[in-house]
Amino acid sequence: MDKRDKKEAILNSARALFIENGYQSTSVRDIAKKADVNLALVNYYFSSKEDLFDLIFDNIVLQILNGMKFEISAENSACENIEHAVNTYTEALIKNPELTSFIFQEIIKHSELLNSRIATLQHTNNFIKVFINSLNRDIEKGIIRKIDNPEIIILNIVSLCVFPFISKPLVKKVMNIDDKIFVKEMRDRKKIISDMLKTYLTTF
Amino acid sequence: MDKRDKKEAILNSARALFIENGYQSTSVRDIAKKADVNLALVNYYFSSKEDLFDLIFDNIVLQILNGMKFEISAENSACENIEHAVNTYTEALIKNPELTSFIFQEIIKHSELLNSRIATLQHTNNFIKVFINSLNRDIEKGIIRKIDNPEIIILNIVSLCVFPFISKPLVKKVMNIDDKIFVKEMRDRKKIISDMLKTYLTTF
DNA sequence: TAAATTATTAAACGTATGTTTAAAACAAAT
DNA sequence: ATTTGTTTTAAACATACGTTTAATAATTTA
Repeated sequence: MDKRDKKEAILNSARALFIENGYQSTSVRDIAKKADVNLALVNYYFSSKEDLFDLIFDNIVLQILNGMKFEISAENSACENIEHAVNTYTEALIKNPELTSFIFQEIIKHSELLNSRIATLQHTNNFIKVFINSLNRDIEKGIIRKIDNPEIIILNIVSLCVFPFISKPLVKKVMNIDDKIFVKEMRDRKKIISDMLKTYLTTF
Repeated sequence: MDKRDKKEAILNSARALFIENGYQSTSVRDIAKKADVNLALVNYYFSSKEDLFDLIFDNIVLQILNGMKFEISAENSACENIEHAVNTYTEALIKNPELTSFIFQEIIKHSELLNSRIATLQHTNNFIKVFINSLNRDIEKGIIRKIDNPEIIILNIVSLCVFPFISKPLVKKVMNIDDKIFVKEMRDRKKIISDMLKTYLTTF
Protein backbone atom coordinates (compact mmCIF):
# COMPACT_ATOMS: atom_id res chain seq x y z
CA MET A 1 0.00 0.00 0.00
CA ASP A 2 3.03 2.26 0.23
CA LYS A 3 5.26 1.77 -2.78
CA ARG A 4 2.99 2.83 -5.59
CA ASP A 5 1.02 5.14 -3.36
CA LYS A 6 3.72 7.74 -2.93
CA LYS A 7 4.57 7.77 -6.61
CA GLU A 8 0.91 8.22 -7.44
CA ALA A 9 0.44 10.88 -4.80
CA ILE A 10 3.23 12.85 -6.43
CA LEU A 11 1.62 12.44 -9.82
CA ASN A 12 -1.78 13.56 -8.61
CA SER A 13 -0.47 16.54 -6.67
CA ALA A 14 1.72 17.63 -9.56
CA ARG A 15 -1.17 17.36 -11.96
CA ALA A 16 -3.44 19.44 -9.77
CA LEU A 17 -0.79 22.10 -9.18
CA PHE A 18 0.33 22.29 -12.80
CA ILE A 19 -3.27 22.74 -13.93
CA GLU A 20 -3.99 25.33 -11.28
CA ASN A 21 -0.80 27.37 -11.46
CA GLY A 22 1.08 26.32 -14.58
CA TYR A 23 4.57 24.94 -14.94
CA GLN A 24 6.53 27.96 -13.79
CA SER A 25 4.47 28.78 -10.73
CA THR A 26 4.63 25.23 -9.43
CA SER A 27 7.73 24.32 -7.47
CA VAL A 28 8.98 20.82 -6.79
CA ARG A 29 8.69 21.66 -3.12
CA ASP A 30 5.01 22.56 -3.58
CA ILE A 31 4.41 19.21 -5.22
CA ALA A 32 6.21 17.28 -2.49
CA LYS A 33 4.37 19.15 0.22
CA LYS A 34 0.94 18.57 -1.31
CA ALA A 35 1.76 14.89 -1.84
CA ASP A 36 3.01 14.72 1.77
CA VAL A 37 6.26 13.26 0.59
CA ASN A 38 9.95 14.01 0.92
CA LEU A 39 11.30 16.52 -1.58
CA ALA A 40 13.88 14.18 -3.07
CA LEU A 41 11.27 11.57 -3.89
CA VAL A 42 9.97 13.68 -6.75
CA ASN A 43 13.27 13.54 -8.58
CA TYR A 44 13.78 9.95 -7.48
CA TYR A 45 10.63 8.80 -9.25
CA PHE A 46 10.43 11.28 -12.14
CA SER A 47 14.04 12.36 -12.79
CA SER A 48 13.23 16.02 -13.22
CA LYS A 49 10.44 18.55 -12.94
CA GLU A 50 10.33 18.85 -16.71
CA ASP A 51 10.01 15.11 -17.26
CA LEU A 52 7.19 15.02 -14.75
CA PHE A 53 5.46 17.90 -16.47
CA ASP A 54 5.80 16.36 -19.93
CA LEU A 55 4.28 13.13 -18.67
CA ILE A 56 1.31 14.95 -17.19
CA PHE A 57 0.91 17.32 -20.11
CA ASP A 58 0.70 14.50 -22.64
CA ASN A 59 -1.78 12.73 -20.43
CA ILE A 60 -4.01 15.78 -20.21
CA VAL A 61 -3.91 16.43 -23.94
CA LEU A 62 -4.91 12.83 -24.57
CA GLN A 63 -7.71 13.07 -22.04
CA ILE A 64 -9.25 16.14 -23.61
CA LEU A 65 -8.77 14.86 -27.16
CA ASN A 66 -10.51 11.64 -26.18
CA GLY A 67 -13.38 13.64 -24.79
CA MET A 68 -13.65 15.44 -28.09
CA LYS A 69 -13.39 12.35 -30.23
CA PHE A 70 -16.66 11.30 -31.80
CA GLU A 71 -17.78 9.15 -34.64
CA ILE A 72 -17.40 11.49 -37.55
CA SER A 73 -18.60 9.80 -40.69
CA ALA A 74 -18.09 10.52 -44.33
CA GLU A 75 -21.68 9.41 -44.77
CA ASN A 76 -23.07 12.16 -42.59
CA SER A 77 -23.98 15.43 -44.21
CA ALA A 78 -21.72 18.37 -43.46
CA CYS A 79 -24.49 19.95 -41.40
CA GLU A 80 -24.92 16.78 -39.36
CA ASN A 81 -21.19 16.69 -38.68
CA ILE A 82 -21.23 20.33 -37.60
CA GLU A 83 -24.05 19.78 -35.16
CA HIS A 84 -22.35 16.70 -33.80
CA ALA A 85 -19.04 18.53 -33.43
CA VAL A 86 -20.54 21.53 -31.64
CA ASN A 87 -22.39 19.32 -29.19
CA THR A 88 -19.44 17.07 -28.46
CA TYR A 89 -16.93 19.89 -28.11
CA THR A 90 -19.14 21.95 -25.84
CA GLU A 91 -19.88 19.04 -23.54
CA ALA A 92 -16.20 18.03 -23.40
CA LEU A 93 -15.27 21.57 -22.46
CA ILE A 94 -17.96 21.75 -19.81
CA LYS A 95 -16.74 18.47 -18.38
CA ASN A 96 -13.08 19.63 -18.17
CA PRO A 97 -13.32 23.24 -17.13
CA GLU A 98 -9.66 23.78 -16.21
CA LEU A 99 -7.95 21.61 -18.77
CA THR A 100 -8.60 23.80 -21.78
CA SER A 101 -7.14 26.94 -20.27
CA PHE A 102 -4.17 24.96 -19.04
CA ILE A 103 -3.38 23.42 -22.42
CA PHE A 104 -3.78 26.75 -24.12
CA GLN A 105 -1.56 28.53 -21.64
CA GLU A 106 1.24 26.06 -22.11
CA ILE A 107 0.95 25.71 -25.87
CA ILE A 108 0.95 29.44 -26.44
CA LYS A 109 3.83 29.89 -24.05
CA HIS A 110 6.01 27.17 -25.53
CA SER A 111 4.84 26.45 -29.01
CA GLU A 112 7.70 23.96 -29.29
CA LEU A 113 5.38 21.67 -27.35
CA LEU A 114 3.49 21.31 -30.60
CA ASN A 115 6.45 20.05 -32.58
CA SER A 116 7.41 17.26 -30.26
CA ARG A 117 3.82 16.18 -29.75
CA ILE A 118 2.45 16.58 -33.23
CA ALA A 119 1.82 12.85 -33.36
CA THR A 120 -0.87 13.27 -30.76
CA LEU A 121 -2.67 15.51 -33.20
CA GLN A 122 -2.67 12.89 -35.93
CA HIS A 123 -6.19 11.84 -35.13
CA THR A 124 -7.21 15.48 -35.30
CA ASN A 125 -5.77 15.70 -38.79
CA ASN A 126 -7.73 12.70 -40.00
CA PHE A 127 -10.81 14.17 -38.46
CA ILE A 128 -10.26 17.40 -40.37
CA LYS A 129 -9.88 15.54 -43.65
CA VAL A 130 -13.17 13.69 -43.23
CA PHE A 131 -14.87 16.92 -42.28
CA ILE A 132 -13.56 18.77 -45.30
CA ASN A 133 -14.57 15.89 -47.54
CA SER A 134 -18.13 16.05 -46.29
CA LEU A 135 -18.13 19.79 -46.96
CA ASN A 136 -16.75 19.45 -50.48
CA ARG A 137 -19.16 16.65 -51.29
CA ASP A 138 -22.19 18.65 -50.17
CA ILE A 139 -20.93 21.67 -52.09
CA GLU A 140 -20.79 19.56 -55.25
CA LYS A 141 -24.24 18.22 -54.46
CA GLY A 142 -25.44 21.79 -54.32
CA ILE A 143 -26.76 21.29 -50.80
CA ILE A 144 -24.53 23.99 -49.29
CA ARG A 145 -22.94 27.13 -50.66
CA LYS A 146 -19.55 27.18 -52.31
CA ILE A 147 -16.70 27.80 -49.87
CA ASP A 148 -13.28 29.00 -51.00
CA ASN A 149 -11.40 27.48 -48.08
CA PRO A 150 -13.29 24.82 -46.10
CA GLU A 151 -10.67 24.92 -43.35
CA ILE A 152 -12.05 28.31 -42.38
CA ILE A 153 -15.38 26.72 -41.54
CA ILE A 154 -13.62 24.37 -39.15
CA LEU A 155 -11.73 27.28 -37.65
CA ASN A 156 -15.06 29.04 -37.12
CA ILE A 157 -16.52 26.03 -35.37
CA VAL A 158 -13.56 25.69 -33.05
CA SER A 159 -13.43 29.44 -32.41
CA LEU A 160 -17.07 29.53 -31.40
CA CYS A 161 -16.82 26.44 -29.23
CA VAL A 162 -13.50 26.95 -27.48
CA PHE A 163 -13.12 30.70 -27.01
CA PRO A 164 -15.70 31.21 -24.26
CA PHE A 165 -14.03 28.51 -22.18
CA ILE A 166 -10.51 29.86 -22.38
CA SER A 167 -11.77 33.36 -21.64
CA LYS A 168 -14.20 32.19 -19.00
CA PRO A 169 -13.16 34.67 -16.27
CA LEU A 170 -13.56 37.52 -18.72
CA VAL A 171 -16.92 36.27 -19.99
CA LYS A 172 -18.24 35.76 -16.47
CA LYS A 173 -17.18 39.26 -15.50
CA VAL A 174 -18.66 41.00 -18.54
CA MET A 175 -21.91 39.03 -18.49
CA ASN A 176 -22.04 39.21 -14.70
CA ILE A 177 -22.83 35.53 -14.23
CA ASP A 178 -21.57 32.68 -12.05
CA ASP A 179 -20.28 29.24 -12.99
CA LYS A 180 -23.67 27.58 -13.00
CA ILE A 181 -25.27 30.08 -15.33
CA PHE A 182 -22.15 30.04 -17.48
CA VAL A 183 -22.63 26.32 -18.13
CA LYS A 184 -26.30 26.85 -18.86
CA GLU A 185 -25.52 29.62 -21.33
CA MET A 186 -22.97 27.44 -23.07
CA ARG A 187 -25.49 24.61 -23.36
CA ASP A 188 -28.13 26.96 -24.78
CA ARG A 189 -25.59 28.39 -27.15
CA LYS A 190 -24.95 25.02 -28.78
CA LYS A 191 -28.14 25.33 -30.81
CA ILE A 192 -27.41 28.95 -31.73
CA ILE A 193 -23.95 28.07 -33.01
CA SER A 194 -25.15 25.09 -34.99
CA ASP A 195 -28.03 27.09 -36.44
CA MET A 196 -25.75 29.93 -37.39
CA LEU A 197 -23.25 27.70 -39.16
CA LYS A 198 -25.94 25.65 -40.89
CA THR A 199 -27.98 28.70 -41.93
CA TYR A 200 -24.89 30.27 -43.43
CA LEU A 201 -23.98 27.15 -45.39
CA THR A 202 -27.50 26.43 -46.67
CA THR A 203 -28.46 30.00 -47.58
CA PHE A 204 -27.20 31.12 -50.97
CA MET B 1 20.17 62.73 -23.89
CA ASP B 2 20.99 60.41 -21.00
CA LYS B 3 18.55 60.95 -18.16
CA ARG B 4 15.30 60.02 -19.78
CA ASP B 5 17.01 57.69 -22.19
CA LYS B 6 17.97 55.05 -19.66
CA LYS B 7 14.57 55.11 -18.03
CA GLU B 8 12.92 54.76 -21.40
CA ALA B 9 15.33 52.03 -22.47
CA ILE B 10 14.29 50.06 -19.40
CA LEU B 11 10.64 50.61 -20.21
CA ASN B 12 11.04 49.51 -23.82
CA SER B 13 13.11 46.45 -22.98
CA ALA B 14 10.76 45.42 -20.23
CA ARG B 15 7.78 45.81 -22.51
CA ALA B 16 9.35 43.70 -25.24
CA LEU B 17 10.43 40.99 -22.82
CA PHE B 18 7.14 40.87 -20.91
CA ILE B 19 5.25 40.54 -24.19
CA GLU B 20 7.58 37.88 -25.49
CA ASN B 21 8.03 35.78 -22.37
CA GLY B 22 5.43 36.87 -19.85
CA TYR B 23 5.90 38.19 -16.34
CA GLN B 24 7.36 35.12 -14.71
CA SER B 25 9.87 34.26 -17.41
CA THR B 26 11.26 37.77 -17.52
CA SER B 27 13.88 38.57 -14.90
CA VAL B 28 14.95 42.02 -13.81
CA ARG B 29 18.42 41.06 -14.91
CA ASP B 30 17.16 40.27 -18.41
CA ILE B 31 15.53 43.67 -18.58
CA ALA B 32 18.65 45.48 -17.41
CA LYS B 33 20.82 43.55 -19.83
CA LYS B 34 18.60 44.24 -22.83
CA ALA B 35 18.40 47.92 -21.89
CA ASP B 36 22.18 47.95 -21.47
CA VAL B 37 21.79 49.39 -18.02
CA ASN B 38 22.90 48.56 -14.51
CA LEU B 39 20.69 46.10 -12.67
CA ALA B 40 19.90 48.43 -9.79
CA LEU B 41 18.58 51.13 -12.11
CA VAL B 42 15.44 49.12 -12.77
CA ASN B 43 14.41 49.25 -9.15
CA TYR B 44 15.70 52.78 -8.85
CA TYR B 45 13.30 54.04 -11.50
CA PHE B 46 10.37 51.67 -11.11
CA SER B 47 10.48 50.55 -7.44
CA SER B 48 9.76 46.91 -8.19
CA LYS B 49 9.34 44.44 -11.00
CA GLU B 50 5.63 44.24 -10.27
CA ASP B 51 5.14 48.01 -10.42
CA LEU B 52 6.97 48.07 -13.72
CA PHE B 53 4.81 45.29 -15.05
CA ASP B 54 1.57 46.92 -13.95
CA LEU B 55 2.56 50.12 -15.68
CA ILE B 56 3.31 48.31 -18.92
CA PHE B 57 0.28 46.05 -18.71
CA ASP B 58 -2.15 48.94 -18.32
CA ASN B 59 -0.47 50.70 -21.21
CA ILE B 60 -0.82 47.68 -23.46
CA VAL B 61 -4.47 47.13 -22.57
CA LEU B 62 -5.18 50.76 -23.38
CA GLN B 63 -3.32 50.50 -26.65
CA ILE B 64 -5.25 47.50 -27.86
CA LEU B 65 -8.59 48.87 -26.62
CA ASN B 66 -7.91 52.08 -28.50
CA GLY B 67 -7.20 50.11 -31.64
CA MET B 68 -10.54 48.37 -31.20
CA LYS B 69 -12.51 51.49 -30.48
CA PHE B 70 -14.69 52.65 -33.33
CA GLU B 71 -17.63 54.88 -33.83
CA ILE B 72 -20.46 52.59 -32.91
CA SER B 73 -23.72 54.37 -33.42
CA ALA B 74 -27.21 53.72 -32.19
CA GLU B 75 -28.36 54.89 -35.60
CA ASN B 76 -26.56 52.11 -37.45
CA SER B 77 -28.42 48.89 -38.04
CA ALA B 78 -27.29 45.88 -36.03
CA CYS B 79 -25.86 44.32 -39.19
CA GLU B 80 -23.88 47.46 -39.97
CA ASN B 81 -22.48 47.47 -36.47
CA ILE B 82 -21.50 43.82 -36.78
CA GLU B 83 -19.66 44.39 -40.04
CA HIS B 84 -17.93 47.40 -38.58
CA ALA B 85 -16.92 45.50 -35.46
CA VAL B 86 -15.55 42.50 -37.34
CA ASN B 87 -13.47 44.70 -39.62
CA THR B 88 -12.11 46.88 -36.84
CA TYR B 89 -11.32 43.98 -34.49
CA THR B 90 -9.58 41.95 -37.16
CA GLU B 91 -7.42 44.84 -38.32
CA ALA B 92 -6.53 45.75 -34.73
CA LEU B 93 -5.48 42.17 -34.06
CA ILE B 94 -3.44 42.01 -37.25
CA LYS B 95 -1.72 45.23 -36.30
CA ASN B 96 -0.81 43.99 -32.79
CA PRO B 97 0.04 40.35 -33.30
CA GLU B 98 1.68 39.69 -29.94
CA LEU B 99 -0.42 41.89 -27.68
CA THR B 100 -3.54 39.76 -27.71
CA SER B 101 -1.82 36.57 -26.64
CA PHE B 102 0.04 38.48 -23.97
CA ILE B 103 -3.05 40.08 -22.46
CA PHE B 104 -4.89 36.79 -22.55
CA GLN B 105 -2.04 34.92 -20.91
CA GLU B 106 -1.84 37.36 -18.05
CA ILE B 107 -5.57 37.80 -17.54
CA ILE B 108 -6.24 34.09 -17.47
CA LYS B 109 -3.30 33.52 -15.16
CA HIS B 110 -4.22 36.24 -12.70
CA SER B 111 -7.85 37.06 -13.11
CA GLU B 112 -7.46 39.52 -10.23
CA LEU B 113 -6.01 41.81 -12.88
CA LEU B 114 -9.57 42.25 -14.05
CA ASN B 115 -10.86 43.51 -10.72
CA SER B 116 -8.31 46.24 -10.23
CA ARG B 117 -8.53 47.38 -13.83
CA ILE B 118 -12.25 47.05 -14.43
CA ALA B 119 -12.42 50.81 -14.99
CA THR B 120 -10.46 50.37 -18.18
CA LEU B 121 -13.28 48.18 -19.43
CA GLN B 122 -15.88 50.86 -18.84
CA HIS B 123 -15.81 51.95 -22.44
CA THR B 124 -16.27 48.32 -23.46
CA ASN B 125 -19.39 48.16 -21.34
CA ASN B 126 -20.91 51.22 -22.97
CA PHE B 127 -20.07 49.77 -26.33
CA ILE B 128 -21.90 46.57 -25.43
CA LYS B 129 -24.99 48.49 -24.36
CA VAL B 130 -25.20 50.39 -27.65
CA PHE B 131 -24.69 47.19 -29.55
CA ILE B 132 -27.43 45.37 -27.68
CA ASN B 133 -29.76 48.32 -28.16
CA SER B 134 -29.27 48.18 -31.90
CA LEU B 135 -30.00 44.46 -31.82
CA ASN B 136 -33.16 44.83 -29.76
CA ARG B 137 -34.39 47.70 -31.91
CA ASP B 138 -33.95 45.74 -35.12
CA ILE B 139 -35.65 42.74 -33.55
CA GLU B 140 -38.70 44.89 -32.75
CA LYS B 141 -38.58 46.30 -36.26
CA GLY B 142 -38.74 42.72 -37.50
CA ILE B 143 -35.56 43.20 -39.53
CA ILE B 144 -33.68 40.45 -37.68
CA ARG B 145 -34.77 37.29 -35.92
CA LYS B 146 -35.68 37.20 -32.25
CA ILE B 147 -32.74 36.47 -29.96
CA ASP B 148 -33.17 35.22 -26.40
CA ASN B 149 -29.91 36.65 -25.14
CA PRO B 150 -28.30 39.31 -27.36
CA GLU B 151 -25.07 39.11 -25.34
CA ILE B 152 -24.48 35.72 -26.95
CA ILE B 153 -24.29 37.38 -30.36
CA ILE B 154 -21.54 39.64 -29.08
CA LEU B 155 -19.75 36.66 -27.57
CA ASN B 156 -19.94 34.97 -30.97
CA ILE B 157 -18.46 37.98 -32.73
CA VAL B 158 -15.59 38.22 -30.28
CA SER B 159 -15.02 34.45 -30.36
CA LEU B 160 -14.76 34.42 -34.13
CA CYS B 161 -12.53 37.49 -34.26
CA VAL B 162 -10.16 36.85 -31.39
CA PHE B 163 -9.70 33.10 -31.18
CA PRO B 164 -7.54 32.58 -34.26
CA PHE B 165 -5.11 35.21 -33.03
CA ILE B 166 -4.61 33.79 -29.56
CA SER B 167 -4.21 30.31 -30.99
CA LYS B 168 -2.11 31.48 -33.90
CA PRO B 169 0.73 28.94 -33.50
CA LEU B 170 -1.82 26.14 -33.44
CA VAL B 171 -3.71 27.49 -36.44
CA LYS B 172 -0.53 27.98 -38.46
CA LYS B 173 0.57 24.44 -37.67
CA VAL B 174 -2.74 22.78 -38.52
CA MET B 175 -3.31 24.83 -41.68
CA ASN B 176 0.37 24.57 -42.57
CA ILE B 177 0.75 28.26 -43.38
CA ASP B 178 3.20 31.04 -42.54
CA ASP B 179 2.61 34.46 -41.04
CA LYS B 180 1.96 36.19 -44.32
CA ILE B 181 -0.72 33.77 -45.46
CA PHE B 182 -2.18 33.78 -41.97
CA VAL B 183 -2.83 37.51 -42.24
CA LYS B 184 -4.32 37.07 -45.71
CA GLU B 185 -6.63 34.33 -44.46
CA MET B 186 -7.77 36.50 -41.57
CA ARG B 187 -8.51 39.38 -43.95
CA ASP B 188 -10.49 37.13 -46.26
CA ARG B 189 -12.30 35.68 -43.30
CA LYS B 190 -13.72 39.05 -42.29
CA LYS B 191 -16.35 38.84 -45.00
CA ILE B 192 -17.18 35.23 -44.17
CA ILE B 193 -17.71 36.05 -40.51
CA SER B 194 -19.84 39.10 -41.23
CA ASP B 195 -21.88 37.19 -43.79
CA MET B 196 -22.40 34.30 -41.40
CA LEU B 197 -23.59 36.52 -38.56
CA LYS B 198 -25.79 38.65 -40.79
CA THR B 199 -27.26 35.68 -42.63
CA TYR B 200 -28.16 34.07 -39.34
CA LEU B 201 -29.82 37.20 -37.99
CA THR B 202 -31.75 38.01 -41.15
CA THR B 203 -32.92 34.47 -41.98
CA PHE B 204 -36.00 33.40 -40.06
C1' DT C 1 33.39 77.14 -6.58
C1' DA C 2 30.90 74.66 -2.92
C1' DA C 3 26.97 72.31 -1.54
C1' DA C 4 23.15 69.56 -2.58
C1' DT C 5 20.70 66.66 -5.34
C1' DT C 6 20.37 63.05 -8.67
C1' DA C 7 22.15 59.16 -11.40
C1' DT C 8 24.94 55.12 -11.66
C1' DT C 9 27.59 51.45 -10.09
C1' DA C 10 29.57 46.96 -7.97
C1' DA C 11 28.63 44.19 -4.51
C1' DA C 12 26.03 41.90 -1.36
C1' DC C 13 21.68 40.12 1.03
C1' DG C 14 18.15 36.95 1.65
C1' DT C 15 15.36 33.79 -0.28
C1' DA C 16 13.71 30.36 -3.59
C1' DT C 17 14.67 27.21 -6.92
C1' DG C 18 15.84 22.27 -9.19
C1' DT C 19 18.84 18.81 -8.20
C1' DT C 20 22.24 15.75 -5.89
C1' DT C 21 24.39 13.36 -2.16
C1' DA C 22 25.21 10.18 1.28
C1' DA C 23 23.34 7.96 4.86
C1' DA C 24 19.50 5.59 6.96
C1' DA C 25 15.27 2.72 6.89
C1' DC C 26 13.00 -0.83 4.85
C1' DA C 27 11.89 -5.00 2.20
C1' DA C 28 13.15 -9.13 -0.31
C1' DA C 29 16.26 -12.81 -1.30
C1' DT C 30 19.80 -16.12 -0.12
C1' DA D 1 20.88 -13.74 9.87
C1' DT D 2 23.21 -11.65 6.37
C1' DT D 3 23.26 -9.84 2.09
C1' DT D 4 21.20 -7.35 -1.63
C1' DG D 5 18.38 -4.05 -3.58
C1' DT D 6 14.99 -0.58 -3.13
C1' DT D 7 12.77 3.34 -0.81
C1' DT D 8 13.02 7.37 2.08
C1' DT D 9 15.23 10.96 4.40
C1' DA D 10 17.82 15.33 5.97
C1' DA D 11 21.08 18.08 4.34
C1' DA D 12 23.65 20.40 1.17
C1' DC D 13 24.84 22.32 -3.55
C1' DA D 14 24.71 25.48 -7.07
C1' DT D 15 22.33 28.71 -9.28
C1' DA D 16 18.88 32.32 -10.07
C1' DC D 17 16.04 35.66 -8.42
C1' DG D 18 14.17 40.55 -6.62
C1' DT D 19 15.87 43.88 -3.90
C1' DT D 20 18.98 46.81 -1.03
C1' DT D 21 23.16 49.02 0.27
C1' DA D 22 26.76 52.07 0.33
C1' DA D 23 29.95 54.23 -2.34
C1' DT D 24 31.09 56.91 -6.50
C1' DA D 25 30.11 59.83 -10.47
C1' DA D 26 27.53 63.36 -12.63
C1' DT D 27 24.56 67.15 -12.61
C1' DT D 28 22.12 70.92 -10.69
C1' DT D 29 21.54 74.50 -7.46
C1' DA D 30 23.04 78.28 -4.50
